Amino acid sequence: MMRVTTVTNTRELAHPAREEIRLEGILHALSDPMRMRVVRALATTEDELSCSYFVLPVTKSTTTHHFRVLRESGVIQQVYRGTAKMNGLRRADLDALFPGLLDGILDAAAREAERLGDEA
Amino acid sequence: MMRVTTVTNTRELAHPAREEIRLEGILHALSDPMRMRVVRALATTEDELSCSYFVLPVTKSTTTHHFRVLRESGVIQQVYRGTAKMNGLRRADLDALFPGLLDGILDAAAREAERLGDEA
DNA sequence: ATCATTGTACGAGAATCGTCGTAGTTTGAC
DNA sequence: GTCAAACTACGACGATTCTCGTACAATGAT
Repeated sequence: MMRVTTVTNTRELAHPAREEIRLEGILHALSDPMRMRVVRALATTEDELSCSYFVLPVTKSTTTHHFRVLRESGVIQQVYRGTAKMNGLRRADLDALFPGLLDGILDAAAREAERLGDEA
Repeated sequence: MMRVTTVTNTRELAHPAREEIRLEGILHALSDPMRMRVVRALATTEDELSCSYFVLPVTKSTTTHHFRVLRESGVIQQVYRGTAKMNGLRRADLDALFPGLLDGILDAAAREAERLGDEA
């Protein structure tokens, strides 16, 4: 049993500030196929998507891990909404820091998906 | 002692064909600071640069390792010239596969270097 | 209060990675 | 042939990564 001390939401999630985001971290985060899949899906919409929206061929705890890597590298932002955890790309921050980078990588990912057999 | 059987150069190096280059591999290769340093230097010139041109804060065997990762991911091409091994970016292949990707990443790296203390 | 849903924390295991040192090969110059 | 220069191969080490399973926590509905 946990005592609620304030009105504000518990379960806050640590995000790097914009200036703390590192290119290395972004590239590393996106060099994993599962995480690239997540980011590509997030890029297709303005809405935030819950973790459970994604059906990855790994267990739930592994999925949690990948979302954390994405959040801690600054690629996505996460917020709790009820029991769900919503995810959104940090487009504004990424575009401000590295104009064109995200789109360049997403375009590259789309080309590669097309070039290889993408049955998505 | 090794017997030379043909006139052509021994010491051939295995490179992935253009179609074998994977985005994941590129992103992973560039997510390491040493390798990013090398690629940024290679991008500043049309010439090929020898491995010994680069003075990285790691040993020579580690340097060899990084160059191999770059070659096997398709980011650079390598060829022996005398005792030296020359390195060049695979610009044509990368631009054909993923237009704008390399420049986008290089630009991002330049911005980050400027943003943080770059005394290069 | 109970319960189902959603996601986490905490190991743990196998694999990969970055690094090193030592010993070796290849080449070109002497 | 000898030697120095440039780079490699191999084994090793610790650190990180990706994965899992089990147990737990927070929320909202009943």
